[in-house]
Amino acid sequence: MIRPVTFDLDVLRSFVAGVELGSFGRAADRLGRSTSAVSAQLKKLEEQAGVPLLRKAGRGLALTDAGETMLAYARRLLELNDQASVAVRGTRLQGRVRLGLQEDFGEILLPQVLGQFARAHPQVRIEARVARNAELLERLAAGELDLALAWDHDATRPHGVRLAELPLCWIGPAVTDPAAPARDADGALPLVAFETPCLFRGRATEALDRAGIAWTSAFISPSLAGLWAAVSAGLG
DNA sequence: CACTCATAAGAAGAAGGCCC
DNA sequence: GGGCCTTCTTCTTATGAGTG
Repeated sequence: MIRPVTFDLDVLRSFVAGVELGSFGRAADRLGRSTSAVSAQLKKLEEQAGVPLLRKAGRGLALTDAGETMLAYARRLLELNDQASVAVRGTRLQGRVRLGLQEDFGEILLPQVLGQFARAHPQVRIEARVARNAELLERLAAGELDLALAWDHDATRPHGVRLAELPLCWIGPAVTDPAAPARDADGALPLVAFETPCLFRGRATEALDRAGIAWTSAFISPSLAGLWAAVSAGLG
């Protein structure tokens, strides 16, 4: 009779996290362990499985066929474990969530929605970080954030959930004739924009170039407040 | 050179056995 | 039951190897 192996759920969590994050180093960061600890866990998992689950792929590791199979079972085991945990201990949320927000959302959501959430779930400690879009996505990929509310056009991003699709629009100072926006002395449209890298700035300049409209950077700011002030002052 | 993972040596803590 | 010792497991830091 073959004696079944009992897999360690902590090891499976490291395994799944490493595959999902695309790096076992990042998985170690997220799980609060060293990379060597995760490496040892993977070694133990392969010993238990009796077959290689990972193979070298460039700098990183990739799943073998057995690894793919193990990943599917690991996800099911962890999901079942988490369901059991909630069923036994109740649904009261607790723990720490590292949340990233842009200034746009931070101004509105931090005092209102996050305040409501904090009152409803006092056991949850929210560490909110307000930063530029690119920085949020970088920190999310690096495992420094658990969750981020950000602009993105990459529909293939793992674990990304599209919350809304919003049309872009131009914002400028009130003009008497909207068809004849203000131009500078050279006839170029003065732009007020975030400093690079900025998703919207690229889209805006591409649209202007396509339309054959000359433009110039009139005001560059790292902050949203700076942009609003510049537009209100009629700088662009 | 930076990044990623592997390995070695040692530390810390839990578990079990033994003795009083 | 409590104290002591040993063993085992898992972790850490430091370092090395391989890769782009």
